[in-house]
Amino acid sequence: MGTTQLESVQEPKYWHLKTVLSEALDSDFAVGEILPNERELAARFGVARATLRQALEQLELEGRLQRRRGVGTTVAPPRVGVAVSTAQHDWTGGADEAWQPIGCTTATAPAPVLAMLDVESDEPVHIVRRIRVTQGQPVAAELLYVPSASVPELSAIETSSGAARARSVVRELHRLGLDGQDRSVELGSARADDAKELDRLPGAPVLVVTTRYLAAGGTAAVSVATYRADTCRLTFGDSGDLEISHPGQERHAS
Amino acid sequence: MGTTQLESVQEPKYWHLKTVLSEALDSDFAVGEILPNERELAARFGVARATLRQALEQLELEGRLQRRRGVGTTVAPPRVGVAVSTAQHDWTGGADEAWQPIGCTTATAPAPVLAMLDVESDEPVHIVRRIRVTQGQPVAAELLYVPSASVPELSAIETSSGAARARSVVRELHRLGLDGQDRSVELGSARADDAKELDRLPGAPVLVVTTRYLAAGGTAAVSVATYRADTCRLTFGDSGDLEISHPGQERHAS
DNA sequence: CAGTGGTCTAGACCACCGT
DNA sequence: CGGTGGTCTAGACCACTGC
Repeated sequence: MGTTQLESVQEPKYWHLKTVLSEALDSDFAVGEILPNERELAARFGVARATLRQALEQLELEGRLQRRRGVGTTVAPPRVGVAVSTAQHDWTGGADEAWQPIGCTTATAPAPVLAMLDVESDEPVHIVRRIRVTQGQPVAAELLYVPSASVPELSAIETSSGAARARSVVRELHRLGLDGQDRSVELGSARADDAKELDRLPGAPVLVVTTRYLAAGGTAAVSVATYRADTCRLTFGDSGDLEISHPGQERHAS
Repeated sequence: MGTTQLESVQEPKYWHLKTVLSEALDSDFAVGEILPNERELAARFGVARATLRQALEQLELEGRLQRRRGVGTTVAPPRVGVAVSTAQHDWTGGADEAWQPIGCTTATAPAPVLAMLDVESDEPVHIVRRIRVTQGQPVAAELLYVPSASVPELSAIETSSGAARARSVVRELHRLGLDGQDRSVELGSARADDAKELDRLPGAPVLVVTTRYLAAGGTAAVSVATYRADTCRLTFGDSGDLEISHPGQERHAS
């Protein structure tokens, strides 16, 4: 440790900062508590605000912090587990925790979705907009692509393009039954419209869940749902619905 | 631009930049092609390098770009779909595409894992280190926590702490059979050791898949696997293994 | 209105890669 | 070694929130 600091960091400042802050969060802060503002934190740690922000970004990505412009930075509650694979709630919106139909339009599906649907590339499909609310907070925004062939009895002259029509499509779709589903999860960033529904800024990290619903030997519908990556933990229950609690992670104020 | 830009954007520069670059990627670049370096791109678009980098970060997050220090920025291939739910490959490493045991230690599990295991908090467990390789590329690094009770026949005096012991634990575990699994997916950032295995920098975005393996009425083991979020799309096949191709997304050089 | 986080700049130096 | 992306700085201004 003389001048020759072979102890030299190698570790970026923001990474070290993140570690220090993370430990402070565990020991000195309660959920919901607001942190000092960025300028003060940066000064306190002797770094530029940009560096401090890099550490905060990481912690927000990991679901430890929540930042809101004009308000401040608060300690986030543990991520909520949202069930994705329980099958029955997927297009019947269940009871308290469910999908809320917002609207419905008719247009051609984007190319990646088209590739999964059994329709001609220029054939318009019903596009149902839904959001999912858990514990009072919006956690996901979805676009559900439904070929007309999947909902043959839907009155073609249905003019309402709002929640009413959305509900009609989902109801008709439900009558088809379900043979199975293929699902994939990947990281994405929120489009402007999704961000608005999720109460986040555009570009916020989201988990994109793409589901193909199979019925009668074909693809009945395709759903592209974007979940808030900061607040959600997606759960897939192959057997039972065991909740993963996080004891030993409780945080108390100092 | 006119001095009075009533056309004022409202849209952040980096967001607009990202859109422009994204479209250019679709039309003017082939997979694997290298982009101009950051300083030149920034100059070309008339923005500071930091702003340009913000756009590139987004595109990398979405799996469109790949950046390597000392090398350059290249156009990434479409994300590879990795099956997560096929059950049989999960602790028998299958054939060509599988989990490779790297090592095995014995220690106490971290608190969140402990909460899912049926063991005393101070009871050491086997911790198997494995990596998953798909198409020649490492896609995931895993820590598999196995209580001694799950592998009773493992010779206690097994001294090797390397791949050999790891294989022994997995083999013994496999004899237990499997009643079911609970799984969750969330966003995280790579720890230093995971980052090394995944050939990424620490802090890189990863999809953390936590699996609880159920056998004989209890939790036989817990796996925490971190998948590269930039290159992976996790697939969950509830029925069949239909691959989602991306036609119409093919990119060709100009 | 004052205070917060979000965006942006124009530099500088460092760590790493290939030649 | 030169060139790349990665880190860091010290400012500035903007957009939003709440009082």
